[in-house]
Amino acid sequence: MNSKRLVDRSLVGIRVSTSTATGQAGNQHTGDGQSFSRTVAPVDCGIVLACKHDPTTGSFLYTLMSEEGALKEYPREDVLLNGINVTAGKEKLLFDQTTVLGNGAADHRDAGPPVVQKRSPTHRLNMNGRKLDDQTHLESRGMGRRVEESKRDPLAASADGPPEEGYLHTSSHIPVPRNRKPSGHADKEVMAATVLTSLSTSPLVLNPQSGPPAAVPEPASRGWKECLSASYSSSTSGNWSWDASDQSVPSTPSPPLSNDVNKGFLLSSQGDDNTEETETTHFLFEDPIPRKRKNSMKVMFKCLWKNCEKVLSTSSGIQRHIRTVHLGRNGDSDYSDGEEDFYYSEIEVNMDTLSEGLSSLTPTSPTTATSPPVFPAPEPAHSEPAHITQRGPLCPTPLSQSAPSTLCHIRTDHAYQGPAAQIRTVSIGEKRQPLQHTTVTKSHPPAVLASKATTGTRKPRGEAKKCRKVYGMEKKDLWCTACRWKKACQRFTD
DNA sequence: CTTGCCGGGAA
DNA sequence: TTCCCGGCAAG
Repeated sequence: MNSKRLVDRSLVGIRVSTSTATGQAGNQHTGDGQSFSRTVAPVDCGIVLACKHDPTTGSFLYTLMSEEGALKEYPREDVLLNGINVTAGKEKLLFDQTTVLGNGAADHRDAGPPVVQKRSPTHRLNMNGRKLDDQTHLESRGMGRRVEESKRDPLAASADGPPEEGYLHTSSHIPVPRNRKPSGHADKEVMAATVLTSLSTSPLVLNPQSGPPAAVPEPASRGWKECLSASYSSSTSGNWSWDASDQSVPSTPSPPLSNDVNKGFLLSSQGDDNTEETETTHFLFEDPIPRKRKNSMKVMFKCLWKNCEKVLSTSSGIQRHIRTVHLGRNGDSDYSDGEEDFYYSEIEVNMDTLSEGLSSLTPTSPTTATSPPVFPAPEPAHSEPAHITQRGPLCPTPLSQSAPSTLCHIRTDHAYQGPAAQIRTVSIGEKRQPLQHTTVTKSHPPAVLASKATTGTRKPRGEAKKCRKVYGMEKKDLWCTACRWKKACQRFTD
């Protein structure tokens, strides 16, 4: 049960960049801090939606949402915060968060006593990260996090100055790790890391009275200890991946992926959880503003269990889901030791921008829940009604236009296959442009009809003007070859 | 009637 | 293959 700790949400909600470059900023700890300042060129940017641990590879996968709302997964090593690999940065965080964050990012706000843990790393990181777009900013907190809290402007919340009391008092109970007896440097590391990881969700630790990371409040859940010891050895190796599978932690089960569990999950996820799923679907796609937030932001709870991308609208729902489906606890028991908290992530979603992306994220279909590529590029065609219903109204919106490639994928490979000689005179080009456009945009429905009709005799006459009409007989040399040969026009297809 | 293009044939 | 055209069917 303790491998549930292998979920890192400390970066959730933070804007990061990524580098696809391999081997540059891996989680190899050089031991001299060198890795901390290593930077790589950011390639892509996005907000961390979630992080999940893949026990099979032993690595973390961060789910990033790009500006366009597209969801992608990146290995932890590829995630850069201010150009710094988060893996490295995190290690540094263990020792001196403030210093670290200023490091590389050259952030001024980190002047001040090297006191750590006064606020959530999430917020801290926000400070150093690029400006968070309020529209797309996602936050993640543990269960019990309140809506009120999430209403706060994330930037304001992370602004300089004393820790926000309001912020601190808003969150409710989160189990906090017991202060494990330090048995060495590395142990502290782990401890600190653990705390940091939980900071974004653990308001108790945010409290200034909590002191430095090592002085974590006592009331701990057993899982913490287990996790700490479990991750100890991997941490000593300098690998801050909380890797449960690669070494040293045979005793740590990897609940997310035992086959049995998986099977059980798949079954149950389609069975007892159907209600919740429909609820989710409904919530996502039909009710635009149930928990109204500025900019139609919505708080969702996403299950981080491997291969389970379940997203529910309520924390209780997701807890129940985790408890029953993943933890195998009695479904009707309300007992919760809070462990479920580690299995889900609260995500804030701008429904306008994200709905499409989340549709792929929402495991409303068995395929989605089963297939490892958790966030495949949304593939518009054939989907279940849920997708269709939400896609329909969405496509015409300006937002979706901003990301046509993922949201409303309109065929762009139109059949303008005429010979290269097409670009001849400007006048003709101008003439052709609008026509082409029309052809493209309405190419799909007729195509479907056409395929149907082809089975019959003749292909129904296309609506688009063909070369003959466009250029006229007098410019027959401008026609596409097909037209010239009295064949189906290749230039202006339907 | 015009237009698109299938089917078939010639080069 | 490439090119051409008779002829059909849709509009």
